[in-house]
Amino acid sequence: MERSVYHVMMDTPSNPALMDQTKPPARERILRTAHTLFYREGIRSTGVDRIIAEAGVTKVTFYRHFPSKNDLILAFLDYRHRIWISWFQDALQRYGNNLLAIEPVLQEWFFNPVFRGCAFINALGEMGTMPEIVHRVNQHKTEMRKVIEGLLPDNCDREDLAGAVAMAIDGAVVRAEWGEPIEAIHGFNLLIEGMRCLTP
Amino acid sequence: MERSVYHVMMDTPSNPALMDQTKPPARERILRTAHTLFYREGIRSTGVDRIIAEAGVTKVTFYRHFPSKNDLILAFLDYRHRIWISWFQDALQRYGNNLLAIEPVLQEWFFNPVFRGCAFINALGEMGTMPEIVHRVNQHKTEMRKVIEGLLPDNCDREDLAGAVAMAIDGAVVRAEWGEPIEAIHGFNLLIEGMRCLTP
DNA sequence: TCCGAAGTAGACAGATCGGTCTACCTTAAA
DNA sequence: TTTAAGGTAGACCGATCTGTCTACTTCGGA
Repeated sequence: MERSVYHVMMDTPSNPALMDQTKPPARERILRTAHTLFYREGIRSTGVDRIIAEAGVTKVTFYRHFPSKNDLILAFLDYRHRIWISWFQDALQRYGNNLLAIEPVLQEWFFNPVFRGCAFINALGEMGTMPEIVHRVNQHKTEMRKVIEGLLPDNCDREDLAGAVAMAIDGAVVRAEWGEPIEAIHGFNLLIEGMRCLTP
Repeated sequence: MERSVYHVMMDTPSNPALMDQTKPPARERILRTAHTLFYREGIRSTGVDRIIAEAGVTKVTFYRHFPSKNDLILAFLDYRHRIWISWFQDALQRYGNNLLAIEPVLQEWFFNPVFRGCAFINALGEMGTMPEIVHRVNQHKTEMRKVIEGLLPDNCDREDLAGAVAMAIDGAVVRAEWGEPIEAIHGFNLLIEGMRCLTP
């Protein structure tokens, strides 16, 4: 996984003085800024003016890349999907790439200072009436389940079990989001323990 | 549970011609309208003007009861909490008041035409930076867990298990919200099955 | 009988929203 | 050398946002 993606996903804001002097192209800056603000403060409560100001571009440049805020929202979800899945797969690898790896991965996520839950679940709550949004959530969760399938032994119904495990993760994520990350991980372990006693 | 609460929680819109002629007081009308719109379309995307118009009150009346939109949002969450918990307890009773009752209760919820996920999880995604909101979510989920505790046998760690079951419910709720209610219930059953094999 | 609470109708204000527009500059490839 | 893509700065638009205001009405209880 390239450094930039890992940075966006997990790092705390770095010292500007130490930052790479060559700033990325406008589109990338807009997307990164939108990602930070949309994820942290919500989509509807973040105006395009603020993104434009913080990305250091002009309105013309912004609207050249994203004809409407709606386009930016969808691009943000696609961007988030890419960096989250990359991070998730990498983190699972680092912890052994099996069912038991999920716990430390969640730990790493929940206790990251920028954690604010699952961007897709949040977007669903905020604009769950927009079909393009719902579709993106579906895609994201489908791919997440596929990654989880890869952690399961092949002598069981992996698709079913992966779906259940993914639901346990989502339950844990929202619980961590309202301020109970420890309890969330504990509850997740209980649910997984149950899963494991169903797995032959 | 009084009829009005059950109506708000579960019924499809009734025929206006058959409705009770004596309309409820202004505050109640505002609260019901806000509940419908906030839940269905999101909090930030619903302007007070629309609530005022659909509740059939004037701005003065509105702002006399709720000095700011923020006050209305918090009142909405308290209102939602009351009607949801009432419905949840009642529904569990109707299906036997044990762990196995949760499945048909979720079924009833997910397939209701007005279902749009958990209002608290949605609010958290939308305005999870506001401490009063986070606090309400915490309160709501704590009470939900307490109700679930009542379904568990007393020869186990009910608090822990109830927390895990509640997380499985939340995972199922968000999955149902993005359009997979059947898979959500199936996954929930798998998770609960695991729980039950941990329960002595 | 008087008074205050709760209601009506609707104009208005200031801020912010998403989005458009003109005018000019830089750079790299055809 | 020309040209097109991508960039800058900032004025401007109409719509919508939350919230305030004046002026009048209705009604139940002290």
